[in-house]
Amino acid sequence: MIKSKDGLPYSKEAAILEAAEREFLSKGFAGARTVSIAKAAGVNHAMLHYYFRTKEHLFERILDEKMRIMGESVLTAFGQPGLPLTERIRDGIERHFDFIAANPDLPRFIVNEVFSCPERYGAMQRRVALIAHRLIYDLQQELDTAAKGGDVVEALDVRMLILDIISLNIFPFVAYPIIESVFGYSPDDRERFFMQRKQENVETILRRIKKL
Amino acid sequence: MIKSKDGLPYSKEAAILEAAEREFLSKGFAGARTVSIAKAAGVNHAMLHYYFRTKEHLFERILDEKMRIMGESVLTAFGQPGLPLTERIRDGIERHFDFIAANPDLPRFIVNEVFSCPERYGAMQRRVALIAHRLIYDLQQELDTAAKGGDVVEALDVRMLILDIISLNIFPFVAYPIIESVFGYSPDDRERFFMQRKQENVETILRRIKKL
DNA sequence: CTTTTATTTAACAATTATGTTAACACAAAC
DNA sequence: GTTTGTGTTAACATAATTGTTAAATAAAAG
Repeated sequence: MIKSKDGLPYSKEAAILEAAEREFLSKGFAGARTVSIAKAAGVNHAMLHYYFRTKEHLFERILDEKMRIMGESVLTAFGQPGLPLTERIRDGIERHFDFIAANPDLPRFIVNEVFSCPERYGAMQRRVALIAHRLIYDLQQELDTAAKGGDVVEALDVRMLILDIISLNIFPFVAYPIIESVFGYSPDDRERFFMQRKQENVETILRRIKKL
Repeated sequence: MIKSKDGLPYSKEAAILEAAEREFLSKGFAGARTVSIAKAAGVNHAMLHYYFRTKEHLFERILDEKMRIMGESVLTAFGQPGLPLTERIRDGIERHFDFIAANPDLPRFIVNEVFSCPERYGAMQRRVALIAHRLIYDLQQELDTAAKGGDVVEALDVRMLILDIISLNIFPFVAYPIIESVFGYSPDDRERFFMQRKQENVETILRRIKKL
């Protein structure tokens, strides 16, 4: 049942999922209201319980999806072999930055919900750890080889490097409402700020790995 | 009325404030329950309304205080003149890092509450912006002078530099529950991780400003 | 066409949270 | 000792929120 009777391209179930995503992303689990979700989706609030039984069910559906996407974003950003190391890293930073720019609310949402209920994260955790370990292993090998060749500084821990990158990429989006006043309020200011930010992050990381 | 009848060093009002801080910091405004706060403070839940009228009042009391502290932490960290520029920055990074290490929940709390209710931030915003502008102006001058002398790279925007620093310092604490699996679960692992992290951030920033 | 299944709605039930009030206790001030 | 102000409690009121159900409607299957 993908189409409803009036021919719209998605069912009410999908409409609820979309509305729930917006509500949960902006207000978190505790702040979200099932009636608001129902209203935004244009359905009676009983529908929500009909399709998903409970608020928790609906929420987990959203959270799981978002954690998966967020994890993948890191893997796909840096999992592009075939480029020279420096280019691979530059490319990874930019891909990851673009992903966050397109999904600026995701990190705050995930961080919060995992923090406020770590057991929700349990299942996902092992899966992510496994995939992450492979990426880390690959990149570490490449870094070590490049270090032997004198192209980059020695003794880099790739886990720390990736954490540098995601910190620099994510935090400005998370903190933007607070730091806005320092960089200007107009939409133009905002765009300029994030363009500049992307370059800043690339520069910072390339300097970090450079052999001096 | 600072002492209660049983001679404890703080009144029930203060006990409520402490309990409220823990509750709000860990669950946010929406997730916090006034009865939980009252129970944790060891008072009847009517007391809470007697002293603070509403949950919102109590919350604002906490949020204002926390925003003030958070803002000050940046200013005091970097507002130490008299040191050579590089040392001043290293010192600032370490001070700021130590502050976050001592208050790891603060950034997530503030970012969330400001995001979910920006109007709460309005009053504070202008005040912070003003103080920030002076710090920024001072540091920018010093950076420009150092650049002319050939000690650091030219054309650094100090706002971006400070944002680099607070991103690197704050994000690892915020994301720790998620990335824990990559760095190990034991308390020892945790401590080792954050010690390493502090050095990583100093290294990254000093390389960022270095004249190559 | 009839039966069955899926979808939708309105009304209601139960629980939980916040906020109020009136009575009570206790100490200090007069 | 009475009054006054502060602190404290239990019980209640109100509103919001989640979840249920039974009946109505539409769609699909036979």
